[in-house]
Amino acid sequence: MTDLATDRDRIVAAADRLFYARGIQSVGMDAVRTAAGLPLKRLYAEFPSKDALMVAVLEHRSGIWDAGIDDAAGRAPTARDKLLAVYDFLDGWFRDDDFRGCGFINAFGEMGAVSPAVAEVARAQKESFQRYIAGLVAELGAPPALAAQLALLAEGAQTTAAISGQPDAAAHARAAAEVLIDAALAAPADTAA
Amino acid sequence: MTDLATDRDRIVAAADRLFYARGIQSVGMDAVRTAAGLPLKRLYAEFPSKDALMVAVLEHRSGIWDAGIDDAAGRAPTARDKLLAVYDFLDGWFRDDDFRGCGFINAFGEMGAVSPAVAEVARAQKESFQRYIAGLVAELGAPPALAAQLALLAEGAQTTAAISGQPDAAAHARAAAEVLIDAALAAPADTAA
DNA sequence: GGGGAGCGAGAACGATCGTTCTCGCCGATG
DNA sequence: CATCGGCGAGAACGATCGTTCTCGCTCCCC
Repeated sequence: MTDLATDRDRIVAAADRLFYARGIQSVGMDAVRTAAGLPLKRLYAEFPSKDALMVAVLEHRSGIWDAGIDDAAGRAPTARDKLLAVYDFLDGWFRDDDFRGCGFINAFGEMGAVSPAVAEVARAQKESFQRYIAGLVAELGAPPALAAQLALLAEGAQTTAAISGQPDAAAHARAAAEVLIDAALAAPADTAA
Repeated sequence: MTDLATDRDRIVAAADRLFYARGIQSVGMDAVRTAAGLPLKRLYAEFPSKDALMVAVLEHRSGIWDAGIDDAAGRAPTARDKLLAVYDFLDGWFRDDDFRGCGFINAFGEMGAVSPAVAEVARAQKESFQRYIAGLVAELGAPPALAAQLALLAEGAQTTAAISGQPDAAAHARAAAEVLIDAALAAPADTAA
């Protein structure tokens, strides 16, 4: 049973690396098998189809993201610092050599129209992130619209860092977030049309 | 010659529709041929490979984007209004029934690691957009960092509207942009560490 | 020790991909 | 009117995809 879980993990980890690095459709199941070092039969015993493997990979990646965010926020004392820690977390990630954008955005763009399951996992991950930000914004006593704005900055930073190759997108997002947070706290009650 | 140009345009338009709607690798050259209503031979006479067609499609899409932005900005009197018009333009786009995110982000995520040509066209388009924003920001007399921040909001709005399916991402981005612009104009000369 | 169940390794299958080739028709030219 | 070049339509090709099947070994139970 532990062996099965280990095999499963090895498959997911190998597929995640390959899918993220090359895109999903560019990676054949044979490449996943080779990278995982397991017979194809076991791979299909764990995942009935490539679609199921894609979903498992994205869910695994979602867990890694959550852990990274939680870890970064854990070292920050206040809600405001926790919010800003998100951008510091992004900054470190953007500087990874194999950074290639947000895996969920990439997967959605490639497979979203063709695989409803993939689209749904991506949507759920983005919603979960927005909820996380919204919680901190509420804790801060700022209006909910701020959460949507801060999330936009994080999303934009990911695509900009990926395509333009500028890791300082995280610093720009962080600076903008500071301004938005301060402005929201200064005038907490109204939204301009 | 005009006929050749027309055929080329029909191919690019058909491929653009299909690639954007379903993703690039999910669309075969045969589907493009059928949609364009042309023999496969002529398709390959115009574009030596699918990679070349992808590049042409993205360049075509880049022209459409530029025209849309220019049109929206043209109806705005001041630099500030032109900057905000970008988000109004996005708002209208997000409400299209067939909106499925930024074609360049999608193409980059799917093909960027596998086709350097696609990655380069996507990068060039994002750079061109950043330059456009930077020009308006300079005209406004605000520090250059504001341009990067405003671009992040636009990018983030596109992915959020696509994945979460919330067209109001444009309105959130616009509201945040107003705050950032006003703050930048109030204190134009320094950047916090 | 013998037999059978289970698993590793990889061949095989049908489908589909990007790309090329063949065939048959058409209009222009001497 | 006969001939020939060029183009439309689609078959064909090799490669590769996701998925399944076969073979042969090994390990466990009686």
